[in-house]
Amino acid sequence: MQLTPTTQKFILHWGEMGSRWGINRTVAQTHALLYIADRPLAADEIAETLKVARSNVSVSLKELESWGILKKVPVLGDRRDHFETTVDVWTMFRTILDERKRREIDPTLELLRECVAEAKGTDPHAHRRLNNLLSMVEAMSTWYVHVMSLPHAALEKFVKLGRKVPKLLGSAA
Amino acid sequence: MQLTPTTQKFILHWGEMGSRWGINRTVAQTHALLYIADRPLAADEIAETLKVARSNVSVSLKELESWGILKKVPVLGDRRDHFETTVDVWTMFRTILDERKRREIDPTLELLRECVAEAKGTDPHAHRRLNNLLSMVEAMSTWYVHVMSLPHAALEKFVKLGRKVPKLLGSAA
DNA sequence: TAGTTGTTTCAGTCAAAACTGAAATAACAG
DNA sequence: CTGTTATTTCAGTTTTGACTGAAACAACTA
Repeated sequence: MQLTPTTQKFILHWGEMGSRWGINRTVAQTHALLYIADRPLAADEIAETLKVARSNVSVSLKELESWGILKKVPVLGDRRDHFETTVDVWTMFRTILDERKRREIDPTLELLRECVAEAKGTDPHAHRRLNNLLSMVEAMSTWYVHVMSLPHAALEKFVKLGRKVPKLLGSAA
Repeated sequence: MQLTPTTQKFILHWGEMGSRWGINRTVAQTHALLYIADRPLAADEIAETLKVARSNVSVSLKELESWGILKKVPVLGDRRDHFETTVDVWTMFRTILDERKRREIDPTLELLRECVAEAKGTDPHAHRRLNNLLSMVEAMSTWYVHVMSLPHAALEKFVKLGRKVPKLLGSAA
C-alpha cells in the first residue's frame, strides 16, 4: 500500500488526534489507513505501510474490532485475512460514541448514583454537588440515547439543521 | 481538606475518566477535588489531600486555568492563592467542549480541507473518502456552534427534551 | 500426517508522559 | 533593603503504556 504525501498526512494527524482522546496511536493510524485505502488490506500490508511490528497491528486490529468498526473480508486467492473499516462516517461516528458511552459514561453514572446515595444525609454539600453533576450527565445521556435512536437519515438531517436549532427549540416550548 | 470515602471514590474515578479522555490524572483529580470542596483551596492543601508533590499541583492548576474552569479567589488572612472551579455543571461542560473544539476539532477541519484540496484530481478515491469525513465533521461542528449559541437555560431545556427529540424533528421537515 | 503459511501471545525493551524535589523566582512584610 | 513565604521551573527519576521479536498456536495443504 503506497501512501501519497496527502494520505500520509491524514494518517499521521488521525493518529495524533487519537492519542489526544485516549486512543492508542497505532490503533488510530490503522483505522485511518483502512479508511483511506481503496481495498481491504492484509495485516502484513498495514504493518509495512505504517512501519510497525506485525504483532502491533494484530493487537490494533483486535482493538478496532472491539470498537465494532472493523470488518474481515475474504480476498480471492489470498489466504490471509483482509480488513476493511466502516466507510459510512455517520455509522462510524455513532458506533464509536455508543461504545464510549458504554465503557465510560454508563459506569460514571453508576458511580455518581452510588456517591449521591452515600453522601445523602451525611454530607449535604457534597450531596448537592454530586447530584448536580449526576443530573447533567443523566440528561446528556438520555438525550444521546434518544437522538441516536433516530434512523440514520433523520440523524444526519438533525445534525445538518445547524442554524435552525434555536428556532426549532423555540417552537418546542 | 479531609476526604470522606465517598468523595475519595469520586475523585479517583474522575481521575481515571480523565486519563481515558486524554486528561492528565492529577489534573482531573485536582478538578474533582475543587468541585467537591466546600471552600476555595490553597495549592498546599490540594497537594496534601491528593498526596502529590506541590509542584505537580502547580502544573495541574496551570492546566485547569488553560481550560478556563479555574478561578483564583482571595481568602482573608491568608496570603496564599486559593482556587475554585466552575460549579455550574452546564457552564463547565460547555467551556470544556469549546476548548476541545478549538484545540482539536478546528485543526482537524483545517487539515481535512487541505487534504481534500490536495487529493482533488490526483486521487479520486481518497478525495471522496476525505470529503465524506470532512462533511461530517463540518456538520457536527456547525451544529455544535449553533446549539452552544443558545442561552444557558435554553441549552439545558434542549438537552432535557430527551424523548421528544424525534417528534420534534419530525415537525422540522 | 508433516510441512507451510498466517495469526496471536507475551516477556522483555523502549519511549512518552507524569511526577518529584530542589533551586530559582516572585511577592510581600517589616 | 533583608528575611520570609508562596509559586514556578526544570533536570532527573519513575511510571505507564506502547511496541518488538520470538515462540506458541492455529489453519490450512499436499
